[in-house]
Amino acid sequence: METRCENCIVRKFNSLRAMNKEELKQVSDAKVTKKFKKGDALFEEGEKLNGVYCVRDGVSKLSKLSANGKDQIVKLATTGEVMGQRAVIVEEPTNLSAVAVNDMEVCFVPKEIIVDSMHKNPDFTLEVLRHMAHDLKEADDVIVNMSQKTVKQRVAEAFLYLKNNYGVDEEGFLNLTLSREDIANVVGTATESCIRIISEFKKKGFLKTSGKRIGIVKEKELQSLIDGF
Amino acid sequence: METRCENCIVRKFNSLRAMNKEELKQVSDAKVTKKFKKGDALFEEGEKLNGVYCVRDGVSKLSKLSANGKDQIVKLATTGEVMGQRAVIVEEPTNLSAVAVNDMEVCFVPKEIIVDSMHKNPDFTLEVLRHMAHDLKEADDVIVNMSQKTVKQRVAEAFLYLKNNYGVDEEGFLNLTLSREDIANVVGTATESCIRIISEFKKKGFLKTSGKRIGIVKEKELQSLIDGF
DNA sequence: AACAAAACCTGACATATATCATGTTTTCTC
DNA sequence: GAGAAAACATGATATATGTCAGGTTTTGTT
Repeated sequence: METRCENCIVRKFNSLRAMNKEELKQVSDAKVTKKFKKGDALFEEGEKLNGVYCVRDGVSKLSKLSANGKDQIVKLATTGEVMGQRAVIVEEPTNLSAVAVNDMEVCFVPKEIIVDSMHKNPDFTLEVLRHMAHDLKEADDVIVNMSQKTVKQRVAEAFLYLKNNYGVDEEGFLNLTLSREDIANVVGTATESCIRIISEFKKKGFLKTSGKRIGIVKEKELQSLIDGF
Repeated sequence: METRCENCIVRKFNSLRAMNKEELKQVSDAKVTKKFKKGDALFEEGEKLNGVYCVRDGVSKLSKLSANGKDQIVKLATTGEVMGQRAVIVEEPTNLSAVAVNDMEVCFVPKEIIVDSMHKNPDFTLEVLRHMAHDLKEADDVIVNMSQKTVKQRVAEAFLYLKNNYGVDEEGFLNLTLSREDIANVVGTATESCIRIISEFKKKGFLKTSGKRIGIVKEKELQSLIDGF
């Protein structure tokens, strides 16, 4: 396992790539690598974060509890992504919970180092800003989808998202397997509705399943359904 | 009319407050003040922005067109807020349209100056970052509301939002008057549904109306409706 | 291998919300 | 101030989706 941040490939994909050697050394010296099992919580909504979490391996769901007791998954964070940045920047408790979707390896970086770099290195700050700007755009898109698309369309979209971002295995099943409940929480619907729609897609030959695993069979048909026939 | 940014109060509320004297002078020299009438578009989705828009007076709706031809209003930008920052940072066409909700006065600041400051002044960059982090949190909240709350709850929420952010006049009507269609587009519902809910609230004595103008009569009742009775 | 727990699935039903159609009121324009 | 256009309003109806309730299958644990 590579323990020096300077040599970590993961870094290439996130804002840490804008750090200079000295800063990276600091991060490397202060960081703590942690492992989480599938289902473990990295942090909970309302918690004060003392640093950020850089994903080395695995996927985490970032969710927010609603008044009626349902989780809404707002984002999936993957290898290379940094979690908790927002809360550290605004110095507020985090508004999201992070739970491991599969086994994870994560580097925890104390906030002092991040904050320090943000004050001194505009390139780094700007890089963080770019990432946040990207997230904000995605959030805007989600808002529009939520209000304007049907549940069926959003479920279809979720599968294409999973395919495009995590790929498929040799048998054609999605690499990232989410429970039906998680999919429902991404899409913002009831678990039963989600299951029903998956069944329908299966019946129509758009999808295939094998246990929890799901594979996309007719991508075009799914896409045209999303676009509104 | 105050034309020097250094003396502009509006600036106190946005990221420009982190600029130093020199930078402000640059902005002041380069900015162009523009006026827009109610209904005018400041910019359209997909347009390349050559700068940012700082709102001196009036309110603008930021919206995104969905596949089915409906506008979803993602945010209302008020005095002091800066629009178009996101697009300038990521150097992409803007994902949102901006239309004046009432008569507006806006300062256009060429992007070069903004970008330049972001490279040189970490305080400014950090301040922009803080604002974006705030917007992102709000967007997350909207996502959760969209998927977990009923239309009725969201309409009620919209009115409280308008009251808290824009206040009421002497007669108790909301200072910011939106059309029923705009409210529907904020909330993400059909105009007819929105109208029906307003009628219902009026019948129950929660709201009062006078033409387009709307006043909140029973705030507590609206709040408890939002919270789920 | 046996059992429990969790995840998945399906039916029946209720209901919130969209859609269409039509009429009224308000606002705008000349 | 008259006429046109836009905004507002309401009824009737269809339907997507949530909820409750009862199953089966899969997964995990000892």
